[in-house]
Amino acid sequence: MTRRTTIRVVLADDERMVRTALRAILSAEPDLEVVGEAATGAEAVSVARELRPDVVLMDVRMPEVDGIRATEQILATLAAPPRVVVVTTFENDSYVYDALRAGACGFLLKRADADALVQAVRLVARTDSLLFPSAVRALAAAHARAEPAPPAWVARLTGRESEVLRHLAAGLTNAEIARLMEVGPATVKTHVAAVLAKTGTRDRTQAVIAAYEAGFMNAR
Amino acid sequence: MTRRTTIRVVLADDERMVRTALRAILSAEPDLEVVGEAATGAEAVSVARELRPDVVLMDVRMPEVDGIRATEQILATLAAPPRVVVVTTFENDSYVYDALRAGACGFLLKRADADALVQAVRLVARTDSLLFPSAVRALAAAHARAEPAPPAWVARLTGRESEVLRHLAAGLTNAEIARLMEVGPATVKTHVAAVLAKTGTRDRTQAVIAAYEAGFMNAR
DNA sequence: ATCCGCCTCCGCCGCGCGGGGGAGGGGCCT
DNA sequence: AGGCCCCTCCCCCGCGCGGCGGAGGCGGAT
Repeated sequence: MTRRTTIRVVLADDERMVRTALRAILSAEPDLEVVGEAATGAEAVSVARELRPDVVLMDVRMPEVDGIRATEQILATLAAPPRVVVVTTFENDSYVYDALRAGACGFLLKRADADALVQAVRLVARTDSLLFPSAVRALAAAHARAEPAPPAWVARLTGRESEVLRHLAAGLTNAEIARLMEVGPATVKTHVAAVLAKTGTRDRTQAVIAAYEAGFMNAR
Repeated sequence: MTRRTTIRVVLADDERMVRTALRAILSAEPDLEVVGEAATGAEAVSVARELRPDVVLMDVRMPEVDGIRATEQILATLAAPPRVVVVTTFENDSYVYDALRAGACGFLLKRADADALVQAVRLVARTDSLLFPSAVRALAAAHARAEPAPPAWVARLTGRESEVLRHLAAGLTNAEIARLMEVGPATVKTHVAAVLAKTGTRDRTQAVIAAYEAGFMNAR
């Protein structure tokens, strides 16, 4: 209810204009104070370490160290880390998920209006409402274990072999795959043999397991 | 920047006291208007349908229809659905993930202070900042495909059959499974046949697929 | 005492599967 | 011109697998 002290904010964005704009918006609020700025990820980390802000507005795309790594380092090295809000241009940005995993507790679109920005900063500063970090991180962790780095063999599969593996993972027999792909059963056998060789498996069942473990099924 | 009109809010909570408290807090703000209340999930759906609010504060635990189903129904049946904010008591509530999957775009803890509540409602109403629904839903979807409700057949498997299925999903042959389980190959065949019957699959490969799809592999 | 579910095995049979080796054609790069 | 990769298809062979029916023991419910 009563604001005990001002919310200390650090801005991290490689574009000076963006920083200026954000500073102008936030400084207009009596309860918000922009205590520092950073133009690179590395700078953001050191600035956060020195100034101990309550909130960091972090751009994803920055030179040297990107916003994701910077977020990780800030959260890892500080005892009482600030709330990190990641700023992106597009909401379907793939960085979103990496940022979540890194521990960011919120997002802002650059096109968000000033009002929303201010409110978001206030909200994040007082935490424990609207999507808490713990929930976010649990989700991100689930997302992470769903697709780590795909094994090398995925890239080595030819077009037809990938098709065959997909059908294998659907539980089809060679004959069924042949009908679906409109080729002879012998051809399918050849492809299956190639898939087994490249995946390092000995039978179709192990190949299917490899496909699932590799997240091969999640990639559409 | 300028608020064009008031934010219309509907409260859904089975406890009258909670509704009263929320209404008191929100009504104190000139830009917020509590236009309706509901004491059950079913009521929440019909009220939302009639009043077309901007935001619905939805309790998870409610008689008849719980908050999750109510959220689903509201989002499914309305052309321009309201933003649904789910209200929980504990942040590690397992309902959180179900709510995300259902399409809720935010969370509030009941212990959140009045200020945070008001700000959260404003923020959610003007959308597109702080964790957008699309990102949340993508994450929730990832989480969902990791562990939906396990199919009925999982419970029907006997102890030995579960063991066998686990070994099948490790890519072992019947002979290997027999050695591991210290029984005869014929016994393994019997168990495999039972697994195929209960999973409704025709061969070991499909059984493994079923195991993966059912999240059978995640459960330890 | 009877039934039923679970686990343990046995045989027989057919077939899909995987291994091995070969062959021809089309596209691409050198 | 060659070489290489990919796709296509053929043969034979062995075997693991799944379907079928049957059997015995053991424990818990009724």
